[in-house]
Formats: sequence, C-alpha cells, structure tokens
Amino acid sequence: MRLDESFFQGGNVTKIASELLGKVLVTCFDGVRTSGMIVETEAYSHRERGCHAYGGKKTKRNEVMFEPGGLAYVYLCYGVHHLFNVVTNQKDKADAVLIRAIQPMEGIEMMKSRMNTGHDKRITSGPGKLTKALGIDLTVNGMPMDGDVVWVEHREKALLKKKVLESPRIGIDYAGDDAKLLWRFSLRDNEWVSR
DNA sequence: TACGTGATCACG
DNA sequence: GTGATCACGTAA
Repeated sequence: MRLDESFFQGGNVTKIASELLGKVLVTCFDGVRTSGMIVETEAYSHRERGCHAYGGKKTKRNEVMFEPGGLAYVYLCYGVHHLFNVVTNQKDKADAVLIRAIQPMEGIEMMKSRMNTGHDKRITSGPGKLTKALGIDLTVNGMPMDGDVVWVEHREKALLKKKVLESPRIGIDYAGDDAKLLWRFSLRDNEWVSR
C-alpha cells in the first residue's frame, strides 16, 4: 500500500520521521524498480536552526519545502551528494524528513551498478549513498511522492516502539542548541544505519 | 583527521 | 560578479 499525501501532511514532522522507519522507499526509472526499507531518518522544521527553511527563509533551493506535504525535496550537498527529503506539513509551513539510510530490497543488481561496485555491502548506508543507489538526483526535486518515479510503501505491521532509537542529528553543528534535539530516528541494531 | 566538489546564497 | 558555505563519503 502506498502512502498518500494525508500521511505527509499530518503536521508533526518528528512523528512522521519516526513512522517512516520500516516503510519502503521505491524508485522506478526506465521501468527498473529499486527499493529499500527505511532504517534511518531525520526531522527538520522551519521552527529550528538546523533547517534550510528556518524562520521561513525561502530560497531557490528550498522553495519546494514551502509546498504542501508529499513532494520530494532533493538538493546537492558538498558539491557531490544528492540528499533526499520528503516535504511534510502544510503550505508555507516548511518541514521535511531527510532519509538517511535504507536496507536494500528490490533491484540490488541495479544499485550495485549505479555504485560501480561488485558487492552489496553497505551500499545504501548513508544519505548520499542511498540516493546514488536509487538513481535520485536533482531532476527528482519537486516530484510528487504519489507519482510513478518515487514513492513510499507500507508493507509490514507497525514497528515496536522500542526498536526506534532517538539521537541527535548528524552534521548540523551550525544549528547551535538545536543540534541537540533528538530528531534522528533509526532502527536499533540495524546494520544498514549510517555511521 | 583532511579534503574534494560545485550549486547556492548573501553580499556588493 | 565573487567568496563562503555545506543535512557527505572516502581515504589514511
């Protein structure tokens, strides 16, 4: 079952970030499906300093965050890596969830090919790696999560709460005290979580 | 621990 | 226009 916009417009970005754990992120390019179970996410809200849209700051890069929830927000980080987010909340309330790691499911050969490697060890264990493995780049920015390129499926029953680990977000030292928020969610003991 | 990498942003 | 910055990954 596919998640629709009602899921992404729920308004509580940390709740959505934790609920995305265990769900399946899917892409389909040229008829080839690749997918993986989401094992690590981070929440970002316009109300805190870690967010690109902090204080309602709207730029060319982040304008899709100001649209209603259910769109993909992709941007280039450090000139090399595409990072994939899902916009949540409602129009002009710019919140998003960063997908940081997945556990490969479908299309593993395609992922290995995209990663230029012969093995499948930890090929999706990080926000920049999973986008490469899934074929996500800037052309995906702004796409709806209920189209035929990228979407999220719900397959398994609800996760046990105690499987969800909450910790500080990675790589946002510039956010001051907001860097201490426990807004990173991961599946405890899952080997595909990033380091 | 160091640094590549290039789009984007905040200045002028 | 230009320089600083950056929600990472890899090598060492």
